[in-house]
Amino acid sequence: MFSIQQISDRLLEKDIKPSFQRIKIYDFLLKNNIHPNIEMIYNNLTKDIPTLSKTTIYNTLKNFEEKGLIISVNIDEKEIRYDARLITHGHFKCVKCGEIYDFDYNHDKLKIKGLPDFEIKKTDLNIKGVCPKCK
Amino acid sequence: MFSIQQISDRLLEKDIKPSFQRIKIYDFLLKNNIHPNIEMIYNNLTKDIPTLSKTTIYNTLKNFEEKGLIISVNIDEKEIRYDARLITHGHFKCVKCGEIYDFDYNHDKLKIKGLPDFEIKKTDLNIKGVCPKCK
DNA sequence: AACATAATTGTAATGATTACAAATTTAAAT
DNA sequence: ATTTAAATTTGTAATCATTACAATTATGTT
Ligand SMILES: [Mn+2]
Ligand SMILES: [Mn+2]
Ligand SMILES: [Zn+2]
Ligand SMILES: [Zn+2]
Repeated sequence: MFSIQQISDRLLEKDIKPSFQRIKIYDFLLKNNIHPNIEMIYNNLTKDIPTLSKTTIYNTLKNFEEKGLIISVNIDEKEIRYDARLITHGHFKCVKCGEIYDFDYNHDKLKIKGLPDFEIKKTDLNIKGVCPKCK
Repeated sequence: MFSIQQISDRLLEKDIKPSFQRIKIYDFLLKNNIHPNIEMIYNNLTKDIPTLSKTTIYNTLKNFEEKGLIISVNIDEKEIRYDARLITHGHFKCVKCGEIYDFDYNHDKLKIKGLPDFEIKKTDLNIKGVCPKCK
């Protein structure tokens, strides 16, 4: 899927030194498109890295986002979820099972009115509802 | 602006008994389109209602949202903001001053792809950036 | 090796939200 | 009007994600 070399290179592209923990965390995000929260990342990686600290995950993800390597998804009021998929897309959260789904939308046709002279840094389209599995 | 009678009626329309606290909280949201958090509401209303409890505000806002009287705005990772404006609109949060601005967009032209059989309950368009005042 | 710098870790603090039970208010019944 | 029941409000304690901070460990350089 993704070699350690590939992952290291992508980290370096964003001026992030490819430490063992950073590689593992980014690798997890790339391989699991589940928009995990800190807990999910921790529980999965702690098998391989028993010494891993949650603080490291928090710091790493903040660093990743600042450098533009990943995005944070704030569709959940309770916790921040993370996503390594950088192509513009929206997020759907099922209020029953809590799962977060990706979806595409016609972002190029989106017309924002009334924000002249506003500098836009991030646009999020978040939808809540019930997924087919839960209906 | 809004008479107590008008506010009571709108609460009753949504099957919410117009208690003194509920009227005051809804009145505050109607008169102050600032997307306040709990703290802002508490600090403002506690002048008039010294006995007001934050728990009441939490319960009331949850009740309001469930009944469809207001919406919650989750653009802020830290806290929930509240809005009595029910017309479809987006929210812009300035990352410098923290202020949240309303904006309109062509919601009717928005095409969601890849969510067949998903039941949509709430659509949020959230933008982050820097407002003119902070540039 | 000795030193400086960066990264990681563990623990404590923060702060918004929720749980819960007691107190108060409101409405209904007698 | 008094009593009773139900709804609402309140205060306090608990929860839980996130952050602050200092100590430890790893990495790189002379
Ligand atoms: Mn995604
Ligand atoms: Mn608004
Ligand atoms: Zn579901
Ligand atoms: Zn601003």
